Order: sequence, then structure tokens, then C-alpha cells
Amino acid sequence: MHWLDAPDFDLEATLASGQTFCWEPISPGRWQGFIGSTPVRLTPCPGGLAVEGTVNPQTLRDYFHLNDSWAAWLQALPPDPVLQAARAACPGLRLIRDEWWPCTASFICSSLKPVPLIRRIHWNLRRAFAPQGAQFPDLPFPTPQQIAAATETDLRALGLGYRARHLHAAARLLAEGRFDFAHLQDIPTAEAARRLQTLPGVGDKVAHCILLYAGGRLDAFPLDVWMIRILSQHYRRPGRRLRRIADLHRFAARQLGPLRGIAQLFLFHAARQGGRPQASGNH
DNA sequence: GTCCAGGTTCGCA
DNA sequence: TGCGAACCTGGA
Repeated sequence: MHWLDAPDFDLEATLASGQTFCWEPISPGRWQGFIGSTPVRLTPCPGGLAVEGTVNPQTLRDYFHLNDSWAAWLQALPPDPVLQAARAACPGLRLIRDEWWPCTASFICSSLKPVPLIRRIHWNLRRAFAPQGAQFPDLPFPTPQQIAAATETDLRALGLGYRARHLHAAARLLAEGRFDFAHLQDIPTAEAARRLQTLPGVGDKVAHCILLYAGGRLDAFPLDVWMIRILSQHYRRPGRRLRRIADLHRFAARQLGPLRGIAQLFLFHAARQGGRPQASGNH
């Protein structure tokens, strides 16, 4: 057990905010999970975290952006009143940085599921592909090869529903080398999102989640029902309706700037604290 | 029993 | 292009 100095950091908000599903609560406030393939248990303490595990402190800091660049990014966000209110509502919220495949697989499973159920599916996958009876920390996320080798029926039994077909097909593309996350590195975010959408079950929203939460693309902007509602409620200009996804992305870029992924994190979290979004049909 | 959840895909104008 | 319906499932 060691100690990590982390003032102004809200572990609970960060891990429960739906960015990552690689963590599960084990008792009030206490979480266990994985940074990449490294198992960690974290307990919040005044001014920081108690850390169980062999994780390198710098790795932990990078994962939660507990470093100088975070303050600089916050400084660079636009002085937008709605965004400032959202930031004030949860100043300790941070962006995390997961690995490509667990992040992608989890978000393929996320459609029309609330966060706790997505997390359950994620951990079902870890447990289903581990040796019988294995427990934390011996629960690595299954590889694309492992998931591709399973059947769709196997996956459905883990609570995936119709998403099983998508996850299985996406895993096959990766296992067969027909899709490689490395090819996303040096291309613009919009192009990277288009390439990610060649994976079954990955549409615009999920692609942007993957780019923000695994790719570290701060200009990725997941447009879910919450964000669409926020944009239309707070930023809509009279007489102009934003309907098309491309229009919404352009509008978000203008309104929230190149770090709009960070802005999204706060806006989304603040909106969720406020209650359910209105039913607004499919998007 | 009914409704809904951080969406994607498919078919059809 | 753009719209609407279908899709699994668990929890309120």
C-alpha cells in the first residue's frame, strides 16, 4: 500500500462517470480495476489516494491526468457560462486514459444501456474468459482472439443482447488483423472516427468515446442524448435547428473549442446529476 | 405489465 | 440524404 498525493481529485465521480468500465466498486468509495493490464485498488483519503498494487505512481498520474497539463487544459477552455457552471459542479472530475480494446469493446456493448449495466457486462466478459473461479486481480480483459473464438450465444449469455453480434464481428476484424488501432495515431480525429466506424457496432457516438477515453483525443466529442439535449437547450440560436450529427460537431467545435472533449466530460456529468434527459427518440 | 436506457443498423422514401 | 423501426435486457 502506498499513498498518492492528489488534492482536488474526485475518484468516485471520475470512475463512475461512464468514461471507463475497467473499475468496479468493492465497498463505499473503494474501487478495484485495471490500468492497462495492471491491477490496482484505490481508496480515497483526504488529499489523495491509498494505492494497493504494484502500479508505478507516474502511470497512475498519467492515467488520471493528475499532472500539470490538466490545469493548463482547464485554463484553455472557453469562458462559457454553461461550461463554467458544469465545472464548478464537479471540480475534481478528471479524464482517464484506457487502452484501445477494452474501451472499444465496452462501448460497443454500451448502446441503450445505463452505466452500471455496461460495467456489469465488462466484468462479465473478464470473468467469463478467465479460468474457472478466478478472482481479481487475475481477470485480464479478454483479447479480440478470445472473443472471436467464442460464439455469439456465449456472448449473449453475458447480458450483451443484440450487441453480441457486433462485438463478435469487431473482435474478428481485429483478430484477423483487418483493423489496427495503431493506424489511428497520425490522422485527424474526424478521419479516425470514420475508420473506427468500420467496426461493427461502432457509430459516431461510440467512435468519439473511444477516441476521447482511449485515444486521448481532446477534440473528440461524443454526441449522446445528453449532449444533444445540452447543445439544443443551452446553445441553440433562435430559428436554427441543429439536427445532423455533422452540424452538431461543427457547432460544438465553434462553441467549445479544440478541448471540447474535456468540456463534454463536465457538461455530461453535470447534466446527469440533474436528472434524466427527455425522451427524444432515436438519434 | 410498461417504460426506458450515454446507439447502431437496415430498409425505404 | 434522411427518417423510422427493430434490436436484447435489466431495473424502476
